[in-house]
Amino acid sequence: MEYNFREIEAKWQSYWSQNQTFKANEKTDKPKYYVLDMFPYPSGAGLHVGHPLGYIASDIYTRYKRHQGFNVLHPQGYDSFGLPAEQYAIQTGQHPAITTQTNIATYRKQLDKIGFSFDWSREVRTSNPDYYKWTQWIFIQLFNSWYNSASNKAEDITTLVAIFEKSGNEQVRAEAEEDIEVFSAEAWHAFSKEVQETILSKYRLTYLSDTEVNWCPALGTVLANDEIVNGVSERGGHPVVRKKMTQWSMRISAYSQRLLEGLEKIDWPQPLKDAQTNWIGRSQGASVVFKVESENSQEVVEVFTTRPDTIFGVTFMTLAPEHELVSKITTGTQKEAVEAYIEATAKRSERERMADVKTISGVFTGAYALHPFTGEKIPIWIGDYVLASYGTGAVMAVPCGDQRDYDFAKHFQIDIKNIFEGVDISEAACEDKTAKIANSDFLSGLPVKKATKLAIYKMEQAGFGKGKINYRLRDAVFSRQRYWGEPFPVYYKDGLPQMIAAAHLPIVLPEVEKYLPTGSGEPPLGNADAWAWCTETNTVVSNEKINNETVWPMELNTMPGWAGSSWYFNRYMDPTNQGEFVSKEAVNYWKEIDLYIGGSEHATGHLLYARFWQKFLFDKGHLPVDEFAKKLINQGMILGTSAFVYRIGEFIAVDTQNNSNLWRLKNPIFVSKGYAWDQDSIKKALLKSEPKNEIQKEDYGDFLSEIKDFEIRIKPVQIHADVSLINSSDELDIDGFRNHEMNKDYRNAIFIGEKGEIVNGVNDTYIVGREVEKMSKSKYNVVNPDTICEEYGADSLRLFEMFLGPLEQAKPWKTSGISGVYSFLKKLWKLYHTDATCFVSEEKASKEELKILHKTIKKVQEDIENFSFNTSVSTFMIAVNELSALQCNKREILEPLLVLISPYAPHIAEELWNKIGNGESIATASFPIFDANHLVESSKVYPISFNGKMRFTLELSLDLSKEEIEKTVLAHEKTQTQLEGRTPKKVIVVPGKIVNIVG
RNA sequence: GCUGAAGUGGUGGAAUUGGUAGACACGUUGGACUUAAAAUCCAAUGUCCUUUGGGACGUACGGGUUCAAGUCCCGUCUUCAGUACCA
Repeated sequence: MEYNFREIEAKWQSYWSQNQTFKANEKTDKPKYYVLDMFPYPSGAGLHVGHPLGYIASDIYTRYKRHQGFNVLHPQGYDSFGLPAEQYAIQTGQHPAITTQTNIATYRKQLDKIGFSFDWSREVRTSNPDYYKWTQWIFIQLFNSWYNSASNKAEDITTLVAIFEKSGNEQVRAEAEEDIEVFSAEAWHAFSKEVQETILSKYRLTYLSDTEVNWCPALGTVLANDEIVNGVSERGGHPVVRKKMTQWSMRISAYSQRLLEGLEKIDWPQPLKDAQTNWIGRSQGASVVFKVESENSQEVVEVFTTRPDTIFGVTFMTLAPEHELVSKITTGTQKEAVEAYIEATAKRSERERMADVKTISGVFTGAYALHPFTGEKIPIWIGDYVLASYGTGAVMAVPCGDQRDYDFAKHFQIDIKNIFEGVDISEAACEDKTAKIANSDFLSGLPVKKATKLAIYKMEQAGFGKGKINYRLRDAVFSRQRYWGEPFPVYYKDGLPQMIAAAHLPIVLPEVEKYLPTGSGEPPLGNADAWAWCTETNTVVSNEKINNETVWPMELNTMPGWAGSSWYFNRYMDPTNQGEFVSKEAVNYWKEIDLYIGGSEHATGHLLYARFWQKFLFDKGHLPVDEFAKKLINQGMILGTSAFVYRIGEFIAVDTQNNSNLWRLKNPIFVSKGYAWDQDSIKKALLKSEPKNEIQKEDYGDFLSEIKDFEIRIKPVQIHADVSLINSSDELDIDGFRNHEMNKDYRNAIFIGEKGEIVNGVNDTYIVGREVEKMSKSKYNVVNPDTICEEYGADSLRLFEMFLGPLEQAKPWKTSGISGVYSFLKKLWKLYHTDATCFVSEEKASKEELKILHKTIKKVQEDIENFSFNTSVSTFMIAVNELSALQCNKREILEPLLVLISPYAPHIAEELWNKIGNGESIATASFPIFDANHLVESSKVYPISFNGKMRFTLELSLDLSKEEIEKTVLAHEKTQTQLEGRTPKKVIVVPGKIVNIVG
């Protein structure tokens, strides 16, 4: 009987779904385990083979854990709000809900074909009102909370108001805005409602503020930094401008320290932790206040420095051009120059400014600050190397200790004062942290650490500075001028935001005529006819009824993509709960994700925001743990092979030392007179001055052989070619093609003719080269899992994706390799069949057979626990090859073998399991137990090496002692041949491992 | 620049605590079966030298530690990813 994967896979997929085989249930004695994939955004393009990689890995682990006796929660859902559906809606008028629905259906169909063991009864969709009701609810909780530094957690805003009413804000320690003025209880009571609300918003964990944003007029929305490439929008290439807008922000900065500390207790990849650590950017130092020299004003410049110990080295100060003080302190004579400079820098985009690090620019304001210790006059400059968005937007410049200050000082001929003992600073600043401080009054002679401590102490005593920890992490902008997102549960009363009570949620996204901004530039929700809040009926009503007494305008922005994904993992625990976002009971049972698998591109986005919300909800007593995922694994990207078409003949040799502007290819190919060469061969030929016949030195000019380091580049005439189109030719298989005329390194090159036709052989005009890059529709290098399932089956796809290489690593996809795992499955199938029928014998297994089984159990179990899925696939292959050679058909061996394989290839495992007489699904079987007794050996084939080099092997009994082994080996004739009569100096014997003879 | 990861055959990749480098596959070559193809099976396959037996070299490069190094240490180079004037 044939291995008919189509029939088998369809059969078991419907069996699992009908029997709800993978439904998780809290009512059990089994220990819990929660495995989660980052849920997908259902794009119109559907899945490509890169997407399921992580899902396959997590599915294997899930199935393994079930075999181990765990109650496993393994759900899946969709991150279904987002820009692509909205863009599509703008172009076609199709409602994004419909597009989303269609895309989800496609995704589900594709996912089902691969045989995942998801508990679909728990599916969530972020765009579903039943779901985003709770996203809105969490937003309200954040609005109604502040961060109390004294208790080190978020608390209800009412506790803050109570303190204000009783004693004002002098005693309050909070993670809040920095510029809050001190007021008494009396003052608080005297404030108007508006003023009170303005003050409270400086404490709330989500708040409205005027934020400078990247505004893209053509798209009518704010863009995140990573959505902008070279100053234009990534999508469409439209210009982007800086613009101030009133936006909701999330006070994630309040959690900086805890987000940092939390990393220590979670098992996440180090690179990812490092990325978050850098993103949070904690730096310890001091804030120092410098008085501005002035007759009548009291202006001060506050700076942050990590090196307060270098305070006596300050010879000037630099402010960011945007610093608010600039206009106030600039003197009359310098006014013109300063204004011109500010105008010039404003014209340059932030990108340009960042890209151009080398150009030093700045201008003197004419004003001076006074050194807080010496009272010396310090010139105040402005310069764009100082960023307005970091620290205070001003620095105390210590040119002898900071290279940027040093360069600036040299450029403008400002004094450089050396405060380091015995260090030469004529060429560069001294950034060595072991240098002793000198020339610095009371700090002289001290090492950095002590000097820093003392400097801070003195500053605090004198009252112009204090120790401070600064974080790079900024509050996150939470408003988007888009349609397809969660609406805010907010209306505006007298200009002040009001939360709609939780009882009235969800606030459902209104229908609009068009999905673009309104004529007056309001977000798309401005197009809705019914988008006003009636406080009498507590319902959304028509805009016409707005009377500013009982009916009020609602918020027009929507929430960003990361809102829904910041807590979805908790919803899976209790997905249909109408009264709570998750019940206490469910969350106390499942607690957190035990294993989370997804891409590393979310390091500083989703994974940081989700940790923030988790900590917040934990603080408020809604969750039992403050980290949402114990262990996280980043699966590597599967890359596609793109075809590029190059014009041949147009090549150039480039001296790589001096050139970087020309087009650049990773694997340039050179073709001449019917031969294809890679650049290494050309280099070798030319540099050795031994050009082979086919290459004529004069073709390239003599200069080539003189340049030591050069590249040969071919100008591309077309960027991406559609591989499938090239593939469609029956004559050629890209992977298998070989032109005997060519250098064998380029067997993969194929050629296409002038009209685009494929030419078997070398064509004078074009050559197709290949490069490995990200899989994407626009690059014509996408491989669809459906076609793989159709042709080889889901089990083959699953095995192959794992077989490609280590899970975490990026790896190129090559469909041709799948035949290996496919024929493995056929071999496996054959192992359970005698002639045409499935048959297992009840005979006792031989020692040899048991050994094969148990070494396989051991290896596979270790591999799964180490997430080394690629190596267990080869272990299966070895086992099946060996058992086939023995013609093993014993149940004692073949039955446990199926359980080992079932996490990887569940369909074939179910089918054979069933055929050899098991009624229940293999998912309920327990994992075979490894018995070391079966692996006990009586002898070992020793490698015998001489001076560390293996020369021959010798089988010896493991009972032999060291001395006996040494004697036997030395007596061996081959040993004598190797020694050639010499006496060995030393013989190393490691019993059970190796023998090494030093001679 | 900084941070992190990684450099092993024609290709993807194996190699426990240092102990037979290249497992398992792909591809390629030769063979069997077949009218033919597909499928399947068998054999060979790191490079170089050698009539055979066999030998020399080999894990980016240069050193070092060790009886023994892909693995440990020092230095250099390259690639990829993230981040970027962070005071």
